[in-house]
Amino acid sequence: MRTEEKIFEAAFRVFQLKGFKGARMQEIADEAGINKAMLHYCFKNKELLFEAVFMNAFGKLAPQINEIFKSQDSIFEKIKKFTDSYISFVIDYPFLPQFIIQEMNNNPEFVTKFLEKENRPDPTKLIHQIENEIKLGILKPINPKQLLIDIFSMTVFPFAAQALLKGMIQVSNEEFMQLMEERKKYIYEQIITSIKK
Amino acid sequence: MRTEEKIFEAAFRVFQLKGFKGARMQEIADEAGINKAMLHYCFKNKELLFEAVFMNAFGKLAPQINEIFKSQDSIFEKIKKFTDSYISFVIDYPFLPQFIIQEMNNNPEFVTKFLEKENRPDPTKLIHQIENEIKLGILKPINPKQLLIDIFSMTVFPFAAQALLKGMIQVSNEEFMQLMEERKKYIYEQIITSIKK
DNA sequence: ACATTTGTTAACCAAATGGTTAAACCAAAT
DNA sequence: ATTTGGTTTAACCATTTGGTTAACAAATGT
Repeated sequence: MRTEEKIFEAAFRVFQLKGFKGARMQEIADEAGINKAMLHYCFKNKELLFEAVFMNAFGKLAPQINEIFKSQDSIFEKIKKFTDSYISFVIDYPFLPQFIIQEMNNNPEFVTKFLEKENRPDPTKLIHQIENEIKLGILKPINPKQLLIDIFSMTVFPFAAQALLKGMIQVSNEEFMQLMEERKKYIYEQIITSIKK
Repeated sequence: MRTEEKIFEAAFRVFQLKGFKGARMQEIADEAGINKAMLHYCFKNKELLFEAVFMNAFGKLAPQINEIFKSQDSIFEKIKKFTDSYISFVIDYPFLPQFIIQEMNNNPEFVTKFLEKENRPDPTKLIHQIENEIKLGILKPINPKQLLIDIFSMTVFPFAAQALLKGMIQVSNEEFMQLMEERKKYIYEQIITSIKK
């Protein structure tokens, strides 16, 4: 179904840029190069179209996150893999993080709705692992949740707050992406240094 | 002007929660306990009301940020003061960061508009200072911009991605705020450990 | 060949929404 | 007491917006 895809991709772009409330069905139709009625023919209504887009967006990110939560690697290895693969991925979808965060904040019910899914990112195993490696004396005694927050903060924030950051530290889009490229390795080194005993 | 304040505070709450596009003038009027026409009497239109709120919001945060950019302290001291005072402040306005980031992303023109102000946060001095302390051998050789991004990421992200984080690591609002309280000291220690030579 | 389902459109509709108007209210000045 | 100025409201208006309808075209099955 060619048309359905065109709509979906148009919706993906528009929703990502304008958010749910800001997006206009007409704009999505124009972007897809079809009549507005087609939107409702293919995707009942705005909510459902948005939900499809949002779940797809989250579905793209979840595997990246789950990797770090589920794999058998050591903490160090996990952090290395995560920062690298997450940033690599997000460089290709630079507006995904802010989109997901924004809509989660604006529609808190999404959070619960999403946590009901089976493959939801669940950090409990990782947290146990951290606690264990602390006991073993591999890591300094820190709050595992804080470390988790660190990892996400360092990787996700620059993309989520892109506009503000670019403006504040005065870098072009190219320089910014260059910084992010450099950041893959950088984050890993910083975090390891700060938690290794 | 009692009414004007009531409107402003109502708008502050509603805009923060729903964003510019999501906020309804009627809702702001209800929240302020006045007639919708009063909004337009006091603040011409939605854009102007929003701009007042947004600039005020940013105006509250800017001093916190400028402190770290302008003071004469050492890097270590700056980071300590910043994380502590920023988080303390934001605990009282937990939705400010996401609000500012969201609207900056949705209205990129705000960024340029804001960068024109005189008291805009300007990190060049801090960056020079970092470069200098690296030369002096106090800090490891790192990219100063990365360090800057780290500091913001670690402090701001948890608030900006509040809904997602709370859901993912499964903490109540109280536990979350407790984590943030703990985080004031934690961030400082982590960063120092990772950059001190 | 023909009927039926599927895809597509232009025109239309009702509700929501930002914004306006004209009248009422009310305190202070005259 | 009356005027006058700002303040407040109810009712109204124009536009936008999500959504529908009915007609039409294009496949698709028989």
